[in-house]
Amino acid sequence: MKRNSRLSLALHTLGHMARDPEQTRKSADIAAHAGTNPVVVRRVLGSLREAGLLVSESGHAGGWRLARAPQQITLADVYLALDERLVAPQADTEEHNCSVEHALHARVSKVMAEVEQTLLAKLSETNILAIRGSADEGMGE
Amino acid sequence: MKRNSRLSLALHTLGHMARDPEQTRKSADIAAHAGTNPVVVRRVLGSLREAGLLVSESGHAGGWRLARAPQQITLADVYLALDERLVAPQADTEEHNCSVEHALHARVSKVMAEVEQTLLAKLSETNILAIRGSADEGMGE
DNA sequence: AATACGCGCAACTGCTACTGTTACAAAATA
DNA sequence: TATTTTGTAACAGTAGCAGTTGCGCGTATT
Repeated sequence: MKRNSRLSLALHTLGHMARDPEQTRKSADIAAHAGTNPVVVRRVLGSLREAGLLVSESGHAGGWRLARAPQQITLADVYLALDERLVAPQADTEEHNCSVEHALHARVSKVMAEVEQTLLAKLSETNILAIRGSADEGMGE
Repeated sequence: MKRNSRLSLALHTLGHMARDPEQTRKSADIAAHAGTNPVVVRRVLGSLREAGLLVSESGHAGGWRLARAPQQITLADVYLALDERLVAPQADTEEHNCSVEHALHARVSKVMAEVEQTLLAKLSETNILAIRGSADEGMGE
């Protein structure tokens, strides 16, 4: 994967957390399960913490935990927390030299904005309990 | 831009072509107008030719032309011709080791497929006449 | 036939973004 | 105090893409 690796890692981890919200997990264990590096895990989960989805603690009994009930965390929350946007939107500081560019930008950005809203609406319909799987394996649960 | 540069170049060029479908344009002129390189133009427009949207000819009076009426070329045609996909979809040859990954992939890919369809539907509603601008400037028209 | 013109294509060079890795400081606990 | 775990900065490796150069091929002009 390329663009979705952060999102995948985040959702995968949240899926496991949704099973056992009380358990505190350390980044090393999460990384081992996901086949990546603890620092990468901290980077990604750090974004989720900034968005208020997770809490982290240092020290002996430290690690990562859900900041609220799994029912109250949707896929849209995660998507927004990671700043993933389908259409690279923001600061469109480009000069539109000719009228074709004007018309083009107007049409395309309108469509993209609508699609982005559609995506967010669909992602909002699913919370992370829905992706917690069923069997009992993984990360010591 | 990053991911949209090919799409922008393609649509920009088609917008101009929609104004004067008879005129044949050479890649050097198109590149000069778009602020890029003739080879880049040929690469991008080459994809549109493979999709049957454009024709190109060598030699003295050679260059690029629309393969059919501008009313019959929609933004969706261009999007598909360039193989742009919102969700990197195709060969999903990844091992889904745990049930969370299963559930996650199922949910996310379903949402993404639906959004992709939404996008294509919206893009299909606009043909390249709509992005041809209005004023008379650019590329010698 | 010879020449000029424009596309087709391959190869190479930066540039950018991202993941992975190492190293170290800060916080919390035994 | 010593240990554990996060937080963060710095750097290497990788992949994708735009840009560039060079050359071959087809086509129109002369």
